[in-house]
Order: sequence, then C-alpha cells, then structure tokens
Amino acid sequence: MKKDLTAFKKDKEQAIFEAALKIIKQKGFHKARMSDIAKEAGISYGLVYHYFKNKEDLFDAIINRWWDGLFKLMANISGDNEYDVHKKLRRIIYYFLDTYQSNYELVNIFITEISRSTTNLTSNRLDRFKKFMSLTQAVMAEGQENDILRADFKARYLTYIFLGALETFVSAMVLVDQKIKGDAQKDRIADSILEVFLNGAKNQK
Amino acid sequence: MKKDLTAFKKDKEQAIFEAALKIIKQKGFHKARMSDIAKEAGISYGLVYHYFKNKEDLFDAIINRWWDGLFKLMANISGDNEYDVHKKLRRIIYYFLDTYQSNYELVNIFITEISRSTTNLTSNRLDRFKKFMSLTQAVMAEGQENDILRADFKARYLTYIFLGALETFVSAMVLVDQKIKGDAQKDRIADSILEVFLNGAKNQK
Amino acid sequence: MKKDLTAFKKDKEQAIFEAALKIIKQKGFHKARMSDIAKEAGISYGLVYHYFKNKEDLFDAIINRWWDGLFKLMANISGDNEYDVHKKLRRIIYYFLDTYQSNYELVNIFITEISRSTTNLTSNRLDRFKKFMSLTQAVMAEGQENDILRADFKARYLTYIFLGALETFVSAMVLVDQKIKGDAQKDRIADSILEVFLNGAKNQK
Amino acid sequence: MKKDLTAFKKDKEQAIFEAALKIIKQKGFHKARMSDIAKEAGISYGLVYHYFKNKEDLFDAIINRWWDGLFKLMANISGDNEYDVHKKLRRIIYYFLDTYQSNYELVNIFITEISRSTTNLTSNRLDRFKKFMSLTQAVMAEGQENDILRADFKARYLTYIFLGALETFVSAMVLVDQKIKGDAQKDRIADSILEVFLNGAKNQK
DNA sequence: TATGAATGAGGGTTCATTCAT
DNA sequence: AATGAATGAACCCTCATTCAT
Repeated sequence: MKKDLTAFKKDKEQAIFEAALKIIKQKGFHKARMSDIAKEAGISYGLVYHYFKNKEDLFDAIINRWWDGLFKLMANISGDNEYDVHKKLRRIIYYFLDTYQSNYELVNIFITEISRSTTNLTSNRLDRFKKFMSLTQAVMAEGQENDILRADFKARYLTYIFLGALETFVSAMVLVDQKIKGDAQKDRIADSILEVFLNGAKNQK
Repeated sequence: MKKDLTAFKKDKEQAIFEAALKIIKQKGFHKARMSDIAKEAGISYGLVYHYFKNKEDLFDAIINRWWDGLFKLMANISGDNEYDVHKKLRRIIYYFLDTYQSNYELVNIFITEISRSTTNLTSNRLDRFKKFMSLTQAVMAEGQENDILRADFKARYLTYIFLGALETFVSAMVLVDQKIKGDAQKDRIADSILEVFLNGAKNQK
Repeated sequence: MKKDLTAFKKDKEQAIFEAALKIIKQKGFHKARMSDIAKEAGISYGLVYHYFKNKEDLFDAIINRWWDGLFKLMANISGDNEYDVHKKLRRIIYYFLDTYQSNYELVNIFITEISRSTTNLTSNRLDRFKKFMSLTQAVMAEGQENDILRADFKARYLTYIFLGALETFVSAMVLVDQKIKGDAQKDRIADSILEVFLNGAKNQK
Repeated sequence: MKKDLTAFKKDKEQAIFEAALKIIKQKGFHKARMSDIAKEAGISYGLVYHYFKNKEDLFDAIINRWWDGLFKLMANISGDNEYDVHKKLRRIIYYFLDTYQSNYELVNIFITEISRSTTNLTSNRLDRFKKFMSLTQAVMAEGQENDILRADFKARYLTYIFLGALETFVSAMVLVDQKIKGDAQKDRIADSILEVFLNGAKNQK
C-alpha cells in the first residue's frame, strides 16, 4: 500500500532522528559520532546524509522539534482570551514536564546543549531563545497589569526567576536521570513550582 | 632566588589558567584548542603540558577554582551559629554575583560547561555538584525547622527553585554578556531574587 | 512501434551523453558527479547505469566520439590520391575548428582531459593518441618525400610543431571561452596557422 | 651547527615538496592522496599539515615554483636592452627544456594540471597564465616593430603558435616519458622549434 | 624550562555503485 | 525502463599528546 511506503520512508528518517536524540543525549553533541547514530538507527553510514545534510542539520532538526512545540504552545497562550496568568504559567510548566515524560532525551538535549551551552548557540538559535524569553515576559507583564503579579519588580526579573525555577527542576531531574512516576507526581511538581513562585518560600503563618 | 623562581612558575601557570578561562569561555571546552590557550598565554603549546597533565586536567583545575571557593563559603555558612536563613541565602547569591564581577569567565564556564552539560560531568564532577545541592538543601531544611521557611514542600524542591532562580539570573546575564554596573545593581538583583523567593510573585495587596 | 522505442532509447542515451559533455566540461572528469549528469539529463541517477556500465565507460564513450570522427577523417586523408599536403593539413585544422563550432564541449574535454592529462590516460587511450600522432606524421613524411616540406627536420618534429600550434590555438580559445564568429573567422584562423607553419614567422621582405 | 638545523627544517619541507611533485605527477592532483605524499616523503601523516595548510596550498606551492622561475626569466628578458628576438625566444624555450631536465615532474605537472586543465584553474592561477601569454606577446610585438617578425598576423596569433609548438614538444616528451639525452639533443630541439617557427616548414629550395 | 616538530587516531563528508521495487 | 534508497570505501583534515633538542 502506498501509505505503507510513505510510512517506511518516514520511519527511516524518524529512526535516525530518535537515534540522534539518544546518542546526543548520551555523549553530547560534540562527542556524538555520525557513525554511532547510524549504528543506533540500524542503518548504514552514508544513509544519514540522505536524510540530513550534515551533523549540524541533524542537530537543528532536533532543536526545531523542541522549539516548534513550545512556540505553538506560546501562540496558543497568547491568543487565549483567558486572563488567568496562573493557568498560562501552569501550561508552560506542563510543556516541560510532559515533554520530559514523553521525550526525555529531547528535554535533556534542550537543557544541556541549548539552554546553557552558549558555544552551540548560532545567532539563529539564540534568537529563538530570546523570543521565548520575551513571550514569557509578556505573560508576566500581563499578570502585572491585571494586578495578579506584584509590579515592584521588572517583568523580566520575574521571568528569570520563574523559568529558572522551572528549568532547574527539570535539570536536576535530568542530572540524576529521575523519571516522573505518574501524573500525580507531575502535578505535585507543577504545584510546587507555581506555589513557591507565587507565594514565596517564607512561612506565612 | 627560590622564591622568585617559584613566583615565576606560578606566574606562568596562572597565565595559562587565565588563558584557558578566556578561550574556553569563548569556544567551549570541546572546541577550545590547547594551541589556542598557549597562544593566548603567550607561550609554546608544549609548555602547557609541563604545568597541566592534559586538557582534562586543565579543565579540572578551572572547575576546582570555582568549587573550592564555593565550598569554602558553604563551610563558613554551615559553621555559622547564626540562624538567619536570609543571610545565608544572601551570601550564596553574593558568591555568584561577586565572582561574576571579578571573574566573569569562571561563572560563564560554570554555567555553560558544568552546571548543565551532563556530558562534561565525570562522576567526580557530578559528586561535587550534588554535594553543593545537599549543602544548600541543609540550609533550607534548617530554615524549615526554625519556622522561617514553609514546610509544606520538600527542602529539596525549595533548593531547586532557589538555585534555579539564581542560576538563571546569572545565565541570562551571561547570555547577553551583561556587565553588573556597580554594587547598587548587584544589591538590587540580590534583593529581587531573595524577595521573590521568600514572598512570592503574587501581588499581596 | 519498435522503431519509436528504439528512438526513445537512443534519445535518452543521447541526453545522458550530452549532459555528461556539459558537466565534464564544467567541472572536469574527476569532479563531475554521476548525479550531476543525471540531473542535467533530467533523469534519475540510477538510470545512467542502465545505459553506461560506469563512470569510466561514460567517459570512454565521449572520448570515442572524438576519436571516431578524427580517425574517419584521417582514413579519408590517407586514402586520398591527392598529393596536396596543404589540403590535408587544412582538413585536420578544420576538423578541430568545425567540432569546436558544432560541439564545443567535446573539443574542450579533448583538450583538457585527454590531450594533456596523462592521469586520465589508460594505455588504451594513449594508444589512440599515439596513433593519431603517427598518422599525422605520415602526412608530414609524404610532404617531405614530395619536396613540399623541408626534410632537414624529422617528420616527427614537424608533427609536434603543427599539432602544437593547432592545439594551442584551440586551447587558448577554450581558455577564454571564445566563440568562433562565422566561417570567415574560422578561415582566417586556419590560414594563420597554416601560413606560419609553412612559411614561418620571420619577415621575408 | 645552527646552519644544519635550518637545513633540517628546510629539508623536511623540501622532502614533502618533492614527494608531492612525484605523486601528483604519477596520479594527478585529484587522485594524489595526502597519505601517499606523506609516505613518499617518509614522514607521518599530520606533518604535511605542519608545513602546508592543506592540499590546495601544497599544489599552489608547486605551481608557484614554476611560475616564479618563469616570471623571473620573463622579467630578465623584458629588461634586456638586446633587441634580438631570436635570443629571447630561445631563452623561453630553454626555460622549458632546462626545467624538463632538472625537474621533470614540475614540467609534467605544469603541462597536465595547469596548462590545459581548466578545472584546476582558480582565477588566480588563470591570471598568471594570461600574464605569461601577454609577456610573450610583447616579445612578439617587439619583433614585429623591428621588422624581424612578419606583421601580417596578430602578435597574439604568433604567440599561440610559438607557445603551442614549444608546449606540444614538451608534452609529447612528457607523454612518452622521454628523457633529454645531453645538451646536444636539447640544442637540436630548440633549434628545430625556432627554425620552423621563424622560417616555416615549407621547403624553400 | 621551553620549543615546536612529529605522530596518528579519529571523525565528518562525498560519491560511485548496487539493488529492491 | 525507471527510481532513489541504501551501502561503504575513501579521503581530507584536526588536534591532543609526545619527544628530541
């Protein structure tokens, strides 16, 4: 069937993609060898170059997978008439945690190779990073305008703190290869981040 | 005189060290060439191997510089009879910001090459990371015991959020190569991080 | 109809042939990729192997095209009862110039890839080169026997000088991608070569 | 001795240079492998890159050797007050023949890889080729002005014919790997080229 | 100490050729 | 006849490290 043929082609590309995810996660971008990726995908050496122009291109494909999903979410959030900042921030948190559950390697690579590694940042990659920051900042600013978030700090500072908390949570899990056990734990993590971000760590009693 | 010779030796070693800082900051550990570092230090590249066993060893020396300072601080904090958690957290923040001011490259490398890049983490390096986490966690736990910090979250979670906020602040500055202009700005940044961490981002009015 | 199918086959083979001419002229034999040739011919690159055994084989087909025409001419000249050496040499010159006009790439490839490049010369190819040389030499010898050409030089030397002049003329045109504008210019070029070859460059006044 | 040390360094570079000459002559530029050259020079692989930036650079060094010598000669000829065109042309011929004797591979490479192979011609290389052509043309024009050479042909045409004859002579020798046996033969070859170029191949009796 | 020549393993990429469909 | 996915040998180049001086 035609559909199958198409599926086969996609399958192979997908196999390479996933192999790349796995190998890059293991060894990092620089130490990941194209031959490793090919072997992991169960194909020959040169075939990788049939589907991806070169190593850089393969890396970009992975990065794009992450950003595309995230920007789709941010577009959703922006277009939302809902003024509930809590919900918006919660959705951002869930994007990280959901992806962490479904595609652990992708989050790992984002954290280790993109988020912090300035050496892998081409200007194009940096741009998307800044864009995401500014979209999040817009959510913060909106919260300040609606008197939901305190306005005595710059929205930018709030953004740093929020994303920093989120990212470090995920990073720490990445660091120890911790798995999220079920949706209950995921909810608890999201609650913690949001609660502390909103109400602070100080004992309010 | 012996003393002078030693000084000379130290000078040369120091020159290599600083050159390595600069180059690794620019290119990242993997792309930093020993020859780049030697050229930057104004010596032949063979000589680098006189002072450092190999590239890995040179990298470790840099990492150690960071951790040594930080653990000295943490030891100070731990040994402190003072029960003021605020002050302790503030001192941690200042270690990051001070080092950022005095030795920008060092913080940059810590952020980009150590803090997040799991691929550079030998088990030895990972251990120190975890140790720092647990020392910070001890401060949090102490705060919870003294009813200064809320106890409805794990101390580990509070640690993540605190260090995440701090780290992302510095990361963001690293990312845009931002300089801290004077102690006033440094104070403001420290205040923001601490205030939001303790009292939350929610408008309390 | 069979005839049409054959024609179609020939058409496709011819298309590949011409594409190969164009690409090899542009990039040289070594850098010409089979995929380039296929793309230029408007077919898939696997199909090239249906018509030509391999790259070498395709190259040989091109070379043969050149030599076949030239040897046919030389056979004509040899079989000619006419003793006019001038005419014979003129016909050789015209073969180069005519082919240059009608099939520029072919001459280009002959000059750049066959005539001088010893590395592309298999013994088979070298043989035909030598054969052509010796056929031309026979014309020279005949001219010497008939007292038309001077006999105080070896016929071989005369051959070198004649073919050298001819070839360099064409080479120079190839080098600057010069087109021959009309038959008048072609005649003038042929006259110049022949006149200088026969009467010398010295001012005879 | 210091002199020896310098000599040693030069020796190694020279060894690579000569190995490259030999290998490129054998296989042509494209098929010559850097590893072949290193092996031929009796050194390790990477050392070639210590002395030459890359393969292209090594090739250029060879080309330069040829052109430098030739342009030095042409400068000499141009600066000459002597108006004897014969002598000037003879000196050009001797440059080719002398180099052929002393450095056979160099002439071979010039003929096969530079003179005719347009695919190896970067614009820089082409420029020098044209420059040499125009310098020779100046000699021809001078001969025409002094009524030594006939003026009913363009100086450019005379240049083509002269250089063509010369080049083809050498080419033919290259092709059959013919060695020049002694100075006597060299003189005879030079005489033949010059005599036919000046007085023509026609029997004058 | 100091130099930089020398080594060679390693890895990215190309591309002719084969083959299943 | 036709396609283009698949293979893998080749080959250039980099660079950490060693070593003779």
